[in-house]
Amino acid sequence: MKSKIKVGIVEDQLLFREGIKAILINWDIFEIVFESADGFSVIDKLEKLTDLPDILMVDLSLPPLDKKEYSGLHLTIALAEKFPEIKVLILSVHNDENFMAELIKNGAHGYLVKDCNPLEVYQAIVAIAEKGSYINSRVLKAIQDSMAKKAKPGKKLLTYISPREEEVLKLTCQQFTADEIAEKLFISVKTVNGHRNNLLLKTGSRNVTGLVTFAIRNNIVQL
Amino acid sequence: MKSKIKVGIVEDQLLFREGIKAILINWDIFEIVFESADGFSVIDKLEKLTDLPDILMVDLSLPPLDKKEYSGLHLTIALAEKFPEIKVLILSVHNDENFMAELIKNGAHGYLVKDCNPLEVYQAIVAIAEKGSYINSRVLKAIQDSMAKKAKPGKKLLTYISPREEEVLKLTCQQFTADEIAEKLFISVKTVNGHRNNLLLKTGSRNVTGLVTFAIRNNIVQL
DNA sequence: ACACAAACAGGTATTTATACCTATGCTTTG
DNA sequence: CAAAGCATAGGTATAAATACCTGTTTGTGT
Repeated sequence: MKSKIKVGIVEDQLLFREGIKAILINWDIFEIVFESADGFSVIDKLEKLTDLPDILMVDLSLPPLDKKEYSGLHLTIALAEKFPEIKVLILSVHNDENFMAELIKNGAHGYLVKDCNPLEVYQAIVAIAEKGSYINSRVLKAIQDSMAKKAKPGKKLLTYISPREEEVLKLTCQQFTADEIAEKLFISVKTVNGHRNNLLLKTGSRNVTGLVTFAIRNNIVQL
Repeated sequence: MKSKIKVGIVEDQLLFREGIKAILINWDIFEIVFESADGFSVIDKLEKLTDLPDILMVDLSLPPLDKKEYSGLHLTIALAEKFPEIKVLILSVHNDENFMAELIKNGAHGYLVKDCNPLEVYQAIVAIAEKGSYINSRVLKAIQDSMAKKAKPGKKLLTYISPREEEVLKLTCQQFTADEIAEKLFISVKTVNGHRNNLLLKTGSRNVTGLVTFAIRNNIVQL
């Protein structure tokens, strides 16, 4: 008999975490060796662990602790660096195509939307354990689309939001005008508008309302 | 021995639904007699059911089917009318105080935030079954605050968004300008701006970004 | 029948946001 | 070193949103 697949779960919503555990228990090939309610402490906790998980299921929309940035994407990047042997399976409520590709590019081995069924969870984990990755057709398409965008030389591709742009975006979502943001960041209004224009381009939005939904979707701001 | 508490679950995310079921199974006083992935069909399904649930757990953020409006709030109102004997326990990811009060006012018997722990789920269901309601301190405070707002005579209270305002709000969130909304709704731009002004007042927002977050928070639009 | 709120429409004025440009100093990366 | 992206700042225009008003019609509830 093969040894069990060691699974870790990083998910802030306790109810959901318990739910996943309860589902995984149905198959006795899984063993839950690690749990965390936030992304912030995961690396530290893993370093103290002797029995590392083979696969870590990570919620994309982890809440930020204090002012620290620690979304599922940040954690994925950190894991790829410090624990490359651990495979990352992303769990997300959203269905953002750009973000799927972004995550896979940054070291995630699979992407599951939270409205999938338990069987798909099973399949995803087994596929990652055996073949190293689980890419369903939807995610595959997202990656291809993302590639296609980059292939086009003319169109400025979304290299994703720069730190400064993210600051402007956050303040914009908090109902601050460009003038107020300029004051807060000690920069010119022109610069703020420049950042906003770049944001509109990068996110493909027409106006600030698009920026707000983008920010919420991608967990740049929390509700 | 007392008879089991019959529980129904209305939740679109299968994984979460399975999770809740898995948790409830831990206590043998619960019996799951009903399940639905959408709010739209719940009333119909219940009418065909002989063994009605005592308590229905309803996800607040149910996705709308087609153009039909069927959020947790709509379902709660419909249930209160057609099946007043079924107690409604709301499950929500958000923590919006106004919405809590609104739901309780419209017939919900309890409100649980999704990041609560399994024990609280147990307590909530048992409390509703035995005492008819489960109001924790946070929800209680929300109701009190909501009451307090209404007590103030001067301040225009949020009588909540009128249907037309909601239409304008939705289109605004979809990045349409006032002109475009006017065209779509066959009304004057002036009227659209009037609705927008009212929305700003009612929601206490400074600009459209505030409207978008309000709409998302209150599930008027989905992500 | 009256009060009230919603939906509608209009006006004026100001403030913000957006669309296009250019341009420079500074990193990072190939 | 060259190329690229970032952050900065500026200009010129127009489009859009917001802050104030006034008013009519219609339907609903008391």
